[in-house]
Amino acid sequence: MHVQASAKIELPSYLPHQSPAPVFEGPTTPVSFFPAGAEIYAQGEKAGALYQVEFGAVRIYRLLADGRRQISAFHLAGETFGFEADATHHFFAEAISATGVRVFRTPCGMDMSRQLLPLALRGLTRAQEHLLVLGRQNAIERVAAFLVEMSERQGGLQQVELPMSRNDIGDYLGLTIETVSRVFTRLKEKCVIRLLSLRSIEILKRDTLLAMAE
Amino acid sequence: MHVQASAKIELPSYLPHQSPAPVFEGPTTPVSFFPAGAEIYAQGEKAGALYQVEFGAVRIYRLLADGRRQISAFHLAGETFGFEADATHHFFAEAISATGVRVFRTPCGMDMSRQLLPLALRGLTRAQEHLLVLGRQNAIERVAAFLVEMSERQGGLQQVELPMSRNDIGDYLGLTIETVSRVFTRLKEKCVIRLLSLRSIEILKRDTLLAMAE
DNA sequence: CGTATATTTGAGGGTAATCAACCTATGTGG
DNA sequence: CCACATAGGTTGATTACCCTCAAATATACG
Repeated sequence: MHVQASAKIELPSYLPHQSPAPVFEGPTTPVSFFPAGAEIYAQGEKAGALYQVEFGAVRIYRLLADGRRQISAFHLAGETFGFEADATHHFFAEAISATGVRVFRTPCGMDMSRQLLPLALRGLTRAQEHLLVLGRQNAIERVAAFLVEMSERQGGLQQVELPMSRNDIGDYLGLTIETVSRVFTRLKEKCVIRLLSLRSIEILKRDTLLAMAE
Repeated sequence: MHVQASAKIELPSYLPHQSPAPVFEGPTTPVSFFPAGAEIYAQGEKAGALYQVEFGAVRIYRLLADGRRQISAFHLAGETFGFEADATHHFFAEAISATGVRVFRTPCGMDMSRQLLPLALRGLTRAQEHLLVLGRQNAIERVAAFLVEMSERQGGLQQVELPMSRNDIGDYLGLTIETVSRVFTRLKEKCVIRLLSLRSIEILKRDTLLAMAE
């Protein structure tokens, strides 16, 4: 549900000047269904296909030998994921909730660069911005940044749906679930947010939240 | 000095099957020189050009309002940087030491997707792997991972040149310079590394270092 | 050789992790 | 409909790691 501003977005000259939100054409691929927690692909597997979220949500993550997990990205409805620099997946992809995914197996020899580059660049920017959060922000700032990000990705509405668990949020922000929970409590106490349910929050003071996220 | 394995690298079908290390053709652009610390571009500036490091090294970073800095990437000789998802730079780029940079202003209308996608994907993978370091690894693991990364990017040799200061390393790893310095000392005490000079280390126990980096 | 900068080392404190207990939703079967 | 089980979430006490502040040492440079 990525709201694309209707205003023209200026692009660097090396990008193709066409539809900014590429839609993959060709014979309509059937939508694969993944129940909550199901693996879409695993690290080390052969890569090649592209995936577009139809509904639900996906987490992309990596594991350390001792089980520590870092979620590098969440993908919501409409977003594309699965591209890799070589023929091997370097990350795991799992359905967070019941999720429908359209799988595109690009025919060999077909060049998808024009469609993929903008997506790859957006992913790169997002990852680099996330580096700032993980490297230099404290717990409150991280959670605030996360809530702002999720809100903006859902159209900037007051009410934000969080399809992922506190555990997922922690592993995305480099925090433990206890710390995430404590920060949520503090934000509630300060009346910055309100919990409609466990997975649904309302932003009461957007400005404060933005200031917290720096 | 990125050593490209001569063995064929398998690529996903959506990537163009041609030279894996794209070289930009056309009229040879002159090399711009930047002394140590000079700004190559700033956040908020208009983007559009591409940059290839001829010699020296470059840091890409972002700042928080209070001055905290996160370096998202270092670029060494031979590497390309500067591409953005839209017409604005989201990061700063500075020369670390005396640096030569070839600037490519792609003619308007020209589509560089085929050449850029592999670079963007490699950058994306690198950024995502760095997220794991910042989100889930402790100080020793971070420094070990950094040294391994720098070693591999310089051909896997024992001797590794570190063109950047401790400050830069800290801002890349999400640590303070004091912590970086202390970890270096500990690694020296354990005879895992040896300092040939401040900016040049020798890896004595690669296996131990790899194990530390997980 | 002297100054400025970078790095190392030391002492103390704060933030978030860890360990542990409790609470709350959700779902199942009686 | 309620009792219960279970997973997910919250709260509390303590600890550990890294940051901050401060000083000493090493290195680079005019």
